[in-house]
Amino acid sequence: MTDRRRSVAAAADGFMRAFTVDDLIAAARAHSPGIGVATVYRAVASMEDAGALERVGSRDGSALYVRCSVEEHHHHLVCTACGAVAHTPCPLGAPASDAAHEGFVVTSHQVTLYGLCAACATTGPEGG
Amino acid sequence: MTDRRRSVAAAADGFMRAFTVDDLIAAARAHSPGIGVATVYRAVASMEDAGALERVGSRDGSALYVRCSVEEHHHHLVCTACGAVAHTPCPLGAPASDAAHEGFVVTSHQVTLYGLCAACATTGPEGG
DNA sequence: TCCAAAATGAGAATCATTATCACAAGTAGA
DNA sequence: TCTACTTGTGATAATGATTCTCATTTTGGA
Ligand SMILES: [Mn+2]
Ligand SMILES: [Mn+2]
Ligand SMILES: [Zn+2]
Ligand SMILES: [Zn+2]
Repeated sequence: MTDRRRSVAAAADGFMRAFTVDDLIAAARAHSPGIGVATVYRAVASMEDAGALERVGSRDGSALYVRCSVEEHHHHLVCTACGAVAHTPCPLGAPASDAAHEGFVVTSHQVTLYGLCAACATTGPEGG
Repeated sequence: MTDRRRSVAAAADGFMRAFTVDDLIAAARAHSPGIGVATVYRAVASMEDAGALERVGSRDGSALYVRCSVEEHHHHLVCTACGAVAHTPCPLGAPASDAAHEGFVVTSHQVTLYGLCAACATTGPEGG
């Protein structure tokens, strides 16, 4: 774990919302001014591999990520208005046992729920 | 509905697997030799809006789509070995009622299961 | 300390997707 | 038929996120 990687991880920790790699670069530069984009992209890739980061879609052609500190397998609720993220348990009881598709071996799956967080649903966008 | 749009739709119908826009362009040119990439991208966008196409991830930086003739809300099983696609009913009973996240109003969600289709699981990749 | 392996960053390259824009085709009304 | 207007098309340029290159540090262990 290098100094740069620590900066990126800390920057990711700072977000309460979904963020882009650009967001991450800007945040990481607060503590590591000279950090390069390639380094951040590399850190993102390794954090994604490690499960510390998960991609939850994209916005204007940029990938959107959320920080996951939870170890167990889980999924996400992403507010499309303010970007707030909640981590939610996996709702799929036994996806591999779907009788209609016998023989299909599920190795991974991705569930993302989009909508409005409580704050945005009540006070409107930018309200949270 | 123009001649070009019809060609793209027909090309999409021809795929039994997930496909990229490039795949679609090549297939559409079989019947509309001069069709341009912009036109295909525009057709893809409108079919996606109409629910006739759904994006199910990406491969090497290119978006992957599947053709959906089913009208009802559903999701997909995508074979990561051969690209085979199965359409599967929505496994989420009442996603909006998750007690742990009261207040979050779910407006859309995306569920994709990746794995191996029966053929690939038994005979190995390229076996299906 | 010494060294091989891994990480870094500036910049170039890639390349999927979009934007432009001039033109073709249809449409509706006069 | 003429005209005005809208829509679709396609060649091409532009965009921009991500990846690659490569010379230069940095790291962590012996
Ligand atoms: Mn999470
Ligand atoms: Mn479908
Ligand atoms: Zn569903
Ligand atoms: Zn398969």
